[in-house]
Amino acid sequence: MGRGKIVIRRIDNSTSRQVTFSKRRNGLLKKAKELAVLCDAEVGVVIFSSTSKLYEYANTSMKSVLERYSKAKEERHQLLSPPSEVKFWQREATILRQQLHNLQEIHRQLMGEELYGLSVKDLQGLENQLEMSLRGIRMKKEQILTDEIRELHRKGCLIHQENVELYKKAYSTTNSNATHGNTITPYGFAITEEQHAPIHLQLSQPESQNFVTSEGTSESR
Amino acid sequence: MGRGKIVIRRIDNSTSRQVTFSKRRNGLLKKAKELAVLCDAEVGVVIFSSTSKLYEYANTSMKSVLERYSKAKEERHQLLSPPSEVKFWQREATILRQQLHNLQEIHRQLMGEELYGLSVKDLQGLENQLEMSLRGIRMKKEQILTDEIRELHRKGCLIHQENVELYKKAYSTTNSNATHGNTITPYGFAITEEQHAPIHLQLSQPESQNFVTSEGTSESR
DNA sequence: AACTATTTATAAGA
DNA sequence: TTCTTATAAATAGTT
Repeated sequence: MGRGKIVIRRIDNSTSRQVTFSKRRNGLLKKAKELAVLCDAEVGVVIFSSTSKLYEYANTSMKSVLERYSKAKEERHQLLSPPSEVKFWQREATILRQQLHNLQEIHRQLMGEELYGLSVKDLQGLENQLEMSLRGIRMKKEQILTDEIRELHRKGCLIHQENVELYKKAYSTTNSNATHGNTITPYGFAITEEQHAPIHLQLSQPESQNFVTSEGTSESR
Repeated sequence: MGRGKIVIRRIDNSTSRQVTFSKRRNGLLKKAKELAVLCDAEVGVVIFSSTSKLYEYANTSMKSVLERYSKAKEERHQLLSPPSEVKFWQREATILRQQLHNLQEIHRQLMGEELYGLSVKDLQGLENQLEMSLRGIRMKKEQILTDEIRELHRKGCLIHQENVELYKKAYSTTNSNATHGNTITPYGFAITEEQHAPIHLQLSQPESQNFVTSEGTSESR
């Protein structure tokens, strides 16, 4: 329900992930409220953002919801005796440790370490993955660079035009305003006169959207 | 969002209230899932229908969500249960969660995702790292392949020599053992005599696991 | 933080 | 309950 269809998969871009989180969090909470009111239900929603910030909603009170939940589950949340609570956290830590361990192993392999015991097929898979990553990273890098170049050219162009304007003014009023600055204006003019076309091309071309063609500027990496 | 607009107010008709409950409950749970996946959040939803039936969703586990909630709220648990052992394990879990989170971020960048906000220098670093990894992985892969090929050659050589020995024996006793097998032995001999090297290669090569190289030993791509 | 083109959810009807 | 469909609502991408 937006400008385009999306697949439900973690959003890579952290900014747009945050924006979407904010929008959809509000949407979810609104829906929860509506459900509670329309259908006379007791609803509780707890959301932790990826940055561990807590958001919640309960039409009655969260305490009431959780107690009712515990009761319904015949679990003693609060009755949880300290020893078993320790066990819960120990299990939690074990799970997390395991996840960390797994990821570390994958990471080491991606870093080209710990390759012992891998089959040729595994290695081929790793190689393909790394090549894909490399392509993405290089594209990103080049995009940043071309954007930067384009921006610089744009600014250069503006400054150049300003120079031309300033020169015109200064030149047309040289006699009356013969105060100073004469040394600067002719200099700027001299350059623009000599290399006007080349400079113009160099300045204006990069304004074409992306991936400057290999002609004219040839600034490919 | 339906055939007509409605006001958010308790639905009087119990049948349509139940129908709406069913529809909207599913909608809410779906939205909760999407939020969790899209935005990498931990989400828990608890719903009691007006008939006290329980419905729930948690992308991790409800227990995890509720424990985290309690902790975030710094409620009863810490205040009512002094055992420092619990606190120890909670801290342990927090630290592990943090480590996991950090590693995940690095991992995503290595996979070419989440590149937003990185500088050209960062990207260059990533690129170098990936290239180093690739070199290591390719070396490893080629080492495995060459080892395999060498081993196969060795075996092929042994078998060939065995063949030669067998032929000699069979040939020297042809008259006494003139039972059968005569057609086989001369044939094998003829080939090994004529094309010793080529056959040697052809026999041993196909046994190599994957990716047969185009030549005997110069497999470097 | 707004805007709007689209997608998605769902109210009503069958 | 489930399906269909017209319409309201949510929201993805953009400014």
